[in-house]
Amino acid sequence: MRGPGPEGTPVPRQLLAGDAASVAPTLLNKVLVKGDRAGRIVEVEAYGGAHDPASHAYRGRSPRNEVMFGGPGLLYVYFTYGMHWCANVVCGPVGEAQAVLVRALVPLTGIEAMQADRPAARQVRDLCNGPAKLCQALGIGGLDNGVDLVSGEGAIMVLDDGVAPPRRPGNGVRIGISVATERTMRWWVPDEPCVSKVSAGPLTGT
DNA sequence: CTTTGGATCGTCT
DNA sequence: GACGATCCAAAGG
Repeated sequence: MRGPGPEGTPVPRQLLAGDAASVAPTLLNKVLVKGDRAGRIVEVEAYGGAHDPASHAYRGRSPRNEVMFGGPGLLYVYFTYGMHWCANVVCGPVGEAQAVLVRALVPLTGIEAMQADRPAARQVRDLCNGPAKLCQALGIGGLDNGVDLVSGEGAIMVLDDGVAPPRRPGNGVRIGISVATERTMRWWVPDEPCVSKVSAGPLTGT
C-alpha cells in the first residue's frame, strides 16, 4: 500500500550524472516528495561546482558543502540568512560538486500539513514559491542533508510521474547572488503562478 | 500595487 | 567581523 502521495518512479540516477546546467531544466515538472507532502518542481537553478564563483563549492571542500561532492542523487541542504533552509539535488560525477537548487513547487499533496507549517502563506500558491518556503512547507531541514533522493527507499524522493519538462522553459539569471551574475542558469515553467515572485520578472513574457 | 529594512546565525576570512 | 543561493511585515503611492 502506498501512501496518498503521487504515483511515479524515482528519477534514474544516471539522468543526474551530467553537469548541473544540463540536468536542471530536465528536473522541471518532476515531483519532490517528503512523506505525505509533495509538490511539482517548477523553478530551478544550476550551480557549477569549482568552476562557478556563485557555488558553495567554488573554494573547495568544507564541512558545510561536503555532500555536494558525494555524487548524483544526494540531497544537499544548507542553512542561510540565520533562519532559512534550502534544498539542492546533487548531480554530476562524484567529486564535482554540481548541484541544482530547487526554487519553487506547485503543491500537490499534504497541503493542509504545509499550511500548518507555513502560517505566513495566505494562498496555496504561496506555500512553496521560494527555495526556503518549500523547505519549510515540506519539513526539510538540516537533518535531511545527504539523504539519497533516488534509491526508491527514502522518505524524500524526486519522482517522475509522466509529466514531461516544458519544451521551451523560461530561462534567466540566478537570484540572490552577487558574483557570476551573467550566467543564465535559472529555468522555470512558463506561465506558472507558483514560480517565485522575484523571478516572475521581465523574461517571463516570451 | 511597490519599496524598504529587520530578523538572525553558521560559515569562512 | 562581514556576509549570505531569503522571507515577511510595514509603510508609502
